[in-house]
Amino acid sequence: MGGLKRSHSCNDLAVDNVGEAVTLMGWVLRRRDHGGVIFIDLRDRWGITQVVFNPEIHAEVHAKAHQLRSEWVIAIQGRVERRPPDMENTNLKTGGIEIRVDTLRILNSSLTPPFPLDEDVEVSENLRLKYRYIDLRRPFMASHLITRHKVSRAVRNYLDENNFLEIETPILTRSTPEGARDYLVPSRVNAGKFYALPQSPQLFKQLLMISGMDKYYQIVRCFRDEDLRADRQPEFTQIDMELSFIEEEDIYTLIEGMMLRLFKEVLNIELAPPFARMNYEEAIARFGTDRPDTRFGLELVDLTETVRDCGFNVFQSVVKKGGLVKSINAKGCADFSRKDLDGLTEYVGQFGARGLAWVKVKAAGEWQSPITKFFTDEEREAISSALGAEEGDVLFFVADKGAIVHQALSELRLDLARRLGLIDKTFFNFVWVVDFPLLEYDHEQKRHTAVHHPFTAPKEEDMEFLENDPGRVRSKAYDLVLNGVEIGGGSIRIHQKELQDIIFKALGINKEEAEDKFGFLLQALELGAPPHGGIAFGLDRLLMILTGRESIRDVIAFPKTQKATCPLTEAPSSVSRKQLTELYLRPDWE
RNA sequence: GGGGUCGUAGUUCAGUUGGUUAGAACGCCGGCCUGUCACGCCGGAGGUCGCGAGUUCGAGUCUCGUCGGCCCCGCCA
Repeated sequence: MGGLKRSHSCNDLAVDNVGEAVTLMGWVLRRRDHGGVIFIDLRDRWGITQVVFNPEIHAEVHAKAHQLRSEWVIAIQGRVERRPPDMENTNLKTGGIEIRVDTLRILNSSLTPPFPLDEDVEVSENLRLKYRYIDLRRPFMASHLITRHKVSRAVRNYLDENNFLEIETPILTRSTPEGARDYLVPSRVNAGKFYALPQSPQLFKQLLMISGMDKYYQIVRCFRDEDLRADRQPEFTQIDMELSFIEEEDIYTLIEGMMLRLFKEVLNIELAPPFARMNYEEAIARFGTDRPDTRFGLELVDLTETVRDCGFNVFQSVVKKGGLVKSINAKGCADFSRKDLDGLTEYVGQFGARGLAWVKVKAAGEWQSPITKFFTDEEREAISSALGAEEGDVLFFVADKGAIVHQALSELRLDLARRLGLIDKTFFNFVWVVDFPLLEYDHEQKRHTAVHHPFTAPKEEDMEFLENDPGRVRSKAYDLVLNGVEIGGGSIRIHQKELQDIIFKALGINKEEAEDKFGFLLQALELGAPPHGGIAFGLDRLLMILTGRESIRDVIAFPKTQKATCPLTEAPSSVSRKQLTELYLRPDWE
């Protein structure tokens, strides 16, 4: 760097520094060459400072500055000067001053960047990922990584103050059944055997409790080989925690404190715990989902009993087959066109709903709808009153199996809220969703599977249903939902082998299989396992909300495309035949 | 596995019913310019219309296939 040493960042200097000799280093963001005086906006991670080259002061330095171009890397030495009156730039923190350059060192030139660094230019995702190091130079992208760091730091500080130990767990571990598809790593020294990358450190953190570590946390990478979405990457980061000698309430208190701290430190927002709580059953009934966005209304209304004997065959037959008829009142939406309504019908169609009945409510409660004729006056009155219908409303109905009704209407509800601008984006709305069912029936596998995971403790008072009505058993599992996004979830675990055996049995996992896959855990449960439980947060999803981004990729330094590739490194890649044979793998696909 | 959408200059996009030499803005290159801050003015270069077939006298435009980005369903907490 030619003997120069950086004295300040590009965001440090202000009128207080006028007269000081300083040395700055950074990238050329923009150059404004007036033929005489040349202005350069110098950028680094912290900000932007204007530097000035004046031919009357240093002719040779000015001549050198002529060749500067976008993204060249330079060091400048000069004096801080107050800008002339009316020439201040109030958009910059350093806008009151500029640097009059005495020395210019060109540390590196640059090709013309493949895309502009301005935030307002939407660049294709592929290019951004291929040149991620340039994408990350854009201040708004850099700010996401900075926020990410602040969140991690706030979590570490908080948990450290609460007597937690940060403990690492293996990345090369064993494949376990249940849950997502594993990423596998072949073992060279054990022919035909494979490690799996962890979907989460679940079993290790339980073992750490059995070790007496008492309070564990880790900010840890997890891997799931499933298809990607805007909020799903094959590798993602969890804030993972486990505690001994605790119950649900201890978790709620701990996490509310953590969120309070985190929002204060990162966004300077004061949250007001305790957070709202809602049990699973109520969340499904009112919002159709286990992650309700309660920032707005448009709640689901159950009309199953109201329409049981109505004249509309579609509704009646669904009810007779044990399905549900539920409805949303879209307040003041009577100006929706036929095209709007057809669009919404198509929208709910992708969630399995075979139709979307609608009613426009006119003056005096009169219905305008293709289905008006199927209902008597009394039935229309009953439905309208259940929904609180008023002139100008549109009523939407879905009739189907419960799961389809709930998914379709919960998605319709969100779509309507976005369309109507009902969502207050400045508001952070936390809800604990509690009392999840322990098991759900999997029609494909023809057995019950764990809603959370197989180590979740059931509620004692529901154990009596396990044999005859397993779907009715509730668990000691909880999710934390923020603005309709599940940001974390956990449970109190089973800490006694007898109970774990019973649950494995209910899951259709026989003794041999349990012993083979989870033998080490079962043994540990017999060697002094304390009562324990924990929770894990999706750091990426949490950051997505904190930074207001639509995609998890924007808060990850080097994310992957929807096909799980990395355009920058071109991973995944082919490997040599030698590597394959060392791993006892044969390229059958050739 | 399925549905949708996009792919044209370095970037973001326009391109009519299939019809002459494929345009704009920004960027880039050159010139001019001493107070700009998305500087300004003048000039210039820059295209495998993702790729491959097909229809046609003629394809950026129509058809089929294929590759890739993004969004969604299934899958996944």
